[in-house]
Amino acid sequence: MTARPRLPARSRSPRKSPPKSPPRSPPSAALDAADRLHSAAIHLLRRVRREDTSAGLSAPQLSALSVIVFRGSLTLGELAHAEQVRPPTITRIVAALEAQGLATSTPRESDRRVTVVRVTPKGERLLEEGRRRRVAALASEIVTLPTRELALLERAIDILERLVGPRMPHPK
Amino acid sequence: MTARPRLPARSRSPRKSPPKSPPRSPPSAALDAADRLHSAAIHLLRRVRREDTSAGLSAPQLSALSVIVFRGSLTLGELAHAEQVRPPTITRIVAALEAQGLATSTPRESDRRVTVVRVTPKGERLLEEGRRRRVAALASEIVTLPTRELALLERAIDILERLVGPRMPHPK
DNA sequence: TAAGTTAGTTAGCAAAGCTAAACATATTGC
DNA sequence: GCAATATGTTTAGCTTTGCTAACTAACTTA
Repeated sequence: MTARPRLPARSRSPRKSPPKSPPRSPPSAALDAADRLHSAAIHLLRRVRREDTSAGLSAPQLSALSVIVFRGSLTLGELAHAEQVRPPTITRIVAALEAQGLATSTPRESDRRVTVVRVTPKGERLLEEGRRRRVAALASEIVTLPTRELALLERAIDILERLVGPRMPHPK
Repeated sequence: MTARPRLPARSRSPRKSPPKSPPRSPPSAALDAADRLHSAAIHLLRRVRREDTSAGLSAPQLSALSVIVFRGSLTLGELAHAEQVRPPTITRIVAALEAQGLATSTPRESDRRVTVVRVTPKGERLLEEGRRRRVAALASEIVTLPTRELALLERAIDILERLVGPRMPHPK
């Protein structure tokens, strides 16, 4: 029983159009979109996290590895910025990748304060395979979408990527 | 210096179309979309988490509260299912909401094993305000989108919502 | 060469997720 | 009517990710 008729439920809060009175509605549509997007992102990640276990790579690790591969090589600071996390966090993520032999980090010759991170062949291999396995469940659902919806979703993702990261060399 | 010309970078891994040789490309587009969506979701959440602090509600708490308000009242099990998390997790989230006076949970008369969760007036109030504040940063960026893109994004979100939850009272 | 700046690391904390095992309350079979 | 089983939630305890604050190492500058 997933959602029975249920009680009085006096509070049919507006998930979509707020039938409220508040005259203040500057970016109303944007707020609503942001809210739903936020919610969808939470659920999407929880969903993906479940199907996990395959590659042995956690979502943050996978994401970081993907950036490392994409950029070829970058410093910890750059990676932290790209991933939008604080230095301590990226230190730990990279340490985990290194421990698994997927990346290497070495001090830069010219300035030994900075640490340059690179992917290893093994990491590159695993990214190609693992990434796919990881999102397989999600992909298997996306694949059921009618062509038009898939196209629309793809365009929306382009927008999302622009919106959501300080990030990534807009792969166009 | 955010991304200088950088080194040789032999590994321009395919973030979009794999210029690879592998003839295997069953749901190639879907896999790619899933991958990018996954990545975007990670970044979106990290982004939102930062702007936090305002409402004092964490993302999971906010999400759960939103479902509680939407449904009027439900059991912990139903909420766990809607939120796609395990019972212990929802127990803790609801306990946090209760501690803040945003929700109540009481055993059901007819079957005291189940716990019925409801929102409090305070919770309802805070949801309306807090939710908005929370996603404000994201919304402020969405608001800069040209009308057409916003429309497109909205339609994509509809698709996403369908895709991503077993859940949610398909608000249609 | 001392003072300041910059890049990362260490320490320590909190939140969110999980599994396994324990409880508490129904329900059923005898 | 009571033992056995089933179901819904909680407790215990672990892991991962994220953060801030404080520290160290390495460069820069005066």
